[in-house]
Amino acid sequence: MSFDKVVARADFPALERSILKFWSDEGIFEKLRAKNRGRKKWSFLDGPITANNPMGVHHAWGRTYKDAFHRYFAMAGHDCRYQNGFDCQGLWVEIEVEKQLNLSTKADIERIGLDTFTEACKQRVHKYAAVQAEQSKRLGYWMDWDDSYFTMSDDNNYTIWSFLKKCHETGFLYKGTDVMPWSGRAGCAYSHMEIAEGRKLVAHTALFVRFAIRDRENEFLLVWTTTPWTLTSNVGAAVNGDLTYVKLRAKRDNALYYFAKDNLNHKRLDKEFKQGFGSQPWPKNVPKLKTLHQIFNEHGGYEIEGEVRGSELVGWTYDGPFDELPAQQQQGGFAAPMDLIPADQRGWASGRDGHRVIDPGKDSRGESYVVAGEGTGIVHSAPGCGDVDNKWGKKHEMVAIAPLGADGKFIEGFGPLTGKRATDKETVQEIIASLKDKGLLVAAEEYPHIYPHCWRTGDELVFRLVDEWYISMDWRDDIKKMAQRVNWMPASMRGMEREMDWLTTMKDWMISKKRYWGLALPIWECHKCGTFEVMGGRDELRERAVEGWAEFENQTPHRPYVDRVKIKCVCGEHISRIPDVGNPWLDAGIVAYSTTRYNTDREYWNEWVPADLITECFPGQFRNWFYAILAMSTMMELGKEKPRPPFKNLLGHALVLDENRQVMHKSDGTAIWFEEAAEQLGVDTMRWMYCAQPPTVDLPFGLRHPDEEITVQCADGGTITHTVDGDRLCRVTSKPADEVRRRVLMSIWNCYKFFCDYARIDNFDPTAEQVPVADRQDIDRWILSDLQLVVADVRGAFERYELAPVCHAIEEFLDNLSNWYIRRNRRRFWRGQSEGDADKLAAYQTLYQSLVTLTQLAAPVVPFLSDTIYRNLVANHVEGAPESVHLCDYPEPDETLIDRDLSDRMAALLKIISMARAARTNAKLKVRQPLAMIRVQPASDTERAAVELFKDHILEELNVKDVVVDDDLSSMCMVAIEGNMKLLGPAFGKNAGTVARALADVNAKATAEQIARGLSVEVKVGGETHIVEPAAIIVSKSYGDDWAGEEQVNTVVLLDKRITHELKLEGLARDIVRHVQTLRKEANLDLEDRITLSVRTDDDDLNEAARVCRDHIARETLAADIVHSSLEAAATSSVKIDGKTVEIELVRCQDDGLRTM
RNA sequence: GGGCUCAUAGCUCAGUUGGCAGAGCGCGUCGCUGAUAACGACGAGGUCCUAGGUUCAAGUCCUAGUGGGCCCA
Repeated sequence: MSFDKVVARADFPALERSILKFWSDEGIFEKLRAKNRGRKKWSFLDGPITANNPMGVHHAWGRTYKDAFHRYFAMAGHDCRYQNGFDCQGLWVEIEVEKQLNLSTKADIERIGLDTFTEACKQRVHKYAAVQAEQSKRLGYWMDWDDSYFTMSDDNNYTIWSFLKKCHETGFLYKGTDVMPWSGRAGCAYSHMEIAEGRKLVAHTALFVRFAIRDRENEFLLVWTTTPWTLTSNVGAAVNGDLTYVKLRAKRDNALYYFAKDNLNHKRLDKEFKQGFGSQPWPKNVPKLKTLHQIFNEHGGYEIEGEVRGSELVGWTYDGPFDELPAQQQQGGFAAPMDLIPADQRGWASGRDGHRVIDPGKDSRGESYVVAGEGTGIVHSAPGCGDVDNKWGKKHEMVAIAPLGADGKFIEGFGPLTGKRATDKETVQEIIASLKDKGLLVAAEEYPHIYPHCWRTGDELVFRLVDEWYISMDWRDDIKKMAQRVNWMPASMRGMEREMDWLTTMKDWMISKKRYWGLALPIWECHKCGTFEVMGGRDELRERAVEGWAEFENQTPHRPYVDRVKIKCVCGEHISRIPDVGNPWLDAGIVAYSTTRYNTDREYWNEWVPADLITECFPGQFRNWFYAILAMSTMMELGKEKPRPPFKNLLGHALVLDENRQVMHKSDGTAIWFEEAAEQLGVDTMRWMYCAQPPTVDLPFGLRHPDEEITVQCADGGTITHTVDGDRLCRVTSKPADEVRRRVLMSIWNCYKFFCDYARIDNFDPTAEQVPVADRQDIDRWILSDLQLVVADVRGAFERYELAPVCHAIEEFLDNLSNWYIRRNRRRFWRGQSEGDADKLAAYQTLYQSLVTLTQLAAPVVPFLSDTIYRNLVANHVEGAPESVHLCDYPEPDETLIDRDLSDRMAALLKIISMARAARTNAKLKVRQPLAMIRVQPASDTERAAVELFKDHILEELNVKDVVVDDDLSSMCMVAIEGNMKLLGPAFGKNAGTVARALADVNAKATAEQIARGLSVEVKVGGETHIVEPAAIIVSKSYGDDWAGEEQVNTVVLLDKRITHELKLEGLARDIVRHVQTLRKEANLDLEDRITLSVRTDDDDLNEAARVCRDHIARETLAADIVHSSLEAAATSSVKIDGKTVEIELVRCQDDGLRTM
């Protein structure tokens, strides 16, 4: 049985699909798991993928990493868990389900019922988990797909309950009232983690407004705001006591204005106007901002009447801009419900009665809150509408007036504004009109800035007074200690420093969200006595339940089911769960405990935690998953003698971008779906791209062409037109993928094809007795030695979790194998079977071993290509061999085969060959032209040995008749010298330059000889004599007309340029051979076909060459006969050699083709 | 506004204790080809962001500035 024939052009996607079928039919993955069961463990912890949409190619980078490491550690004999995770709960699912069910508000959701909504969310998660699993399988991602974890599972949720219980017991869980960024569309507040996701450049109508100072006739504070709706809730005005303020008299109405002196002529956003905001330009249609000088000048002119310190303004009172609103009259402030106002504030003066100037001082870093610059140096302060304002308000006893409801609209108490959306243009216009009526508007402008928006709905965020639940971060130092025990990779990402940054600056963790689909926060709160309790798990809740347990018992711990359970408060009340759901990063952060049976099988947890590795895309995760898993694990371990980190190594990687390094967007059709790339580029190609990419650098993947729909033809006759999710497949192009396929996959394929083509002809038997390595040629022993070195390198790189070096080591070996070993040894495979020599068998065995090992080495990265090759080379021919490459043991280096001297000599040979080729090119002597001689002056014993050992390779490769080693070619040289600044510098200091210039004037040849004898050189500069060490002088050489020279340091290669008549004829013969070979190929002849050849020309030299070198031509072209008359053959070609025309014809002989040497 | 970080060929990036500015890709010319759409040689392409400073010598160290990225306000 011989090897299967290998096609020239592999259809990689088709090949991958057939390997998938093989794996599935034969249960290869299950066999692998069985093989490793009970062996040393390699533990991986999966960061859950959001099960909300199909996978794109940007997900495939991380998943390729995960699979490649699993496959490596499995081949290296480790037992793995293979558990994939799906992230299931959170606003992103709600938003998609709302779209699906055509719901637009929270009221809509409540109308259809929370149970219906929750079930729809679960269904969506299951649907996309299945889609992603299918896509992942196509990627070759070997996971235990029946054992994926879901963050919505009971296990996961109840483990978070136990975590929250622990937070409560340690006193870190609390309810706080704060002003939070809020989305009216989503109806919930955002944590600081989420705000960063949704920042957008927009232009807002900003207003300069004046506040009338009480008890001073026609005098005003000038304030500025980008959020006009907050003026309704103004309570105070903040100044910086250390700033200088001007008193400006406007001529138009004789009014006196106070504002910071620096602001009069400050050019606001001048830099942004010229250069834009980062990568974004200044918005079109937004005019340049005016200075206050301009504004007052355009309004009739002004005079400066004096200056005053900010501290003098403090304590002044003024009339607010909306004092007519009922909300401004309410003692203690205004909010709905009034519960939001803490009891100790209920006696404070109303907004209207409390308007006054304060100095809020400095923040925790010692920076003043109020500075001159963008505004007026007087900050309008509304403690119910801003988080900083709220902080000042509490300190200065200024009440909070909270104007907005959950929908982002004005609540009752705001007169004509009630019911209107705060951020609508019309509402802003109405506020402006009101201010104009009251004579308070000084100027309005369009002001561009980067402002937070809802990261899912795109809704502009407002700030709203709410109560939310928090975990205090007073224990952040414990988390830091945990983070420091983890190995953050790659080191240049400085992951630990970035995590430390976040842990240092992050505020308390807001864990509640006023939504529906998510972790039910296990907090039961008593509205009568104000206490709250945390349930640590399902059992505890059952014991405490006094109502509703029966309704809940068979349900998952989600809304609305769990909301029905009441417990008894210490005060006797029957109390309910708070309606909030949890932050989704709680769901992902607990998985080091929830997925490893922490609460049910502690022994199992002990065995698998800490995980050896986690790996995710870097951007964002420092404040998300990395943070959550470290924080939650730290809490779970709090108080233990030896706190256990959740994982040992963390590997991050950058982003997948399009080929022009732009972010791909789903919305404009440029995001590449996984299937599109897989079926057009091939999964192995993609995997190699991901693995070879430096993890710190964004990967420019390719381009999707949304206008070009395509259909993929499958080998079984079927077609693929849509993704698993039903999207139409479109054309994807990728230059990086094309390069990888060409340079790596095709190169492997062609080595494999070369081997199979000849092995089939010769019926090579891989199980035949091995030719002892000692008896093989040096070049065989060299490639085998190189193979052991690459095995060691690749293993080391995998163990260090560095995939790029894995790929690069394999690529380098492949280059050596393909472009040197095979290239140099082709003739050993060509020659006739009848000779049946051990040397030929040695070549086969050497190449076979190289290919098989290479295939095993690359298997974790390109599992499909590897298995295809392995199965043809090994599984189908070697009895007892594993049926899949993935069931093999990973190769280990055989020390006895490593010969470093040989490697050094081969490197030296390659260097000399390369130098000689350069000399040929420079002398315009093409390789087909034989030359008489090459002289080599070796720079070392290694180079000398290389020339002697590989003499035949030099003769053949360079097409020369003889090679001579010559220790001293200096007699053939013309010599020039120059100083080596690296050594002259330290030796001569300031004079180094002068000495170097003086060297130009000395006798070069004499000096060079002196140096060769190891003697120093004397240089006279302006009457002073300097002694120059020989090493500090660089000698360079050139050669005469008969020789083409090339040199590197002490290595010299000289080619004899003199071409005799015989050499010339030989060169012409080789030209003829080459043209015949081309013609053979064009005529689609088989390698073994013999031909009758006709060569006709008028040129004497060519005729002579054809006659003299007749045997050579016949042997090389498998010509049985050479004639000089026309054959009337189909295969004919008219070519020019040396400018002379030659007619070539050939026909295939009918007799069976015995190959000749 | 603050912190960190980066700036080198058309693109992506190396550049070690300071010592002759590099690689890959792309481009051009030539060569090689009986596995290879492969490969080899050569070439064009540089204000090493700017300005000062230290030094015999700065892409490299120091200072200031400009611009980008990330994080935090």
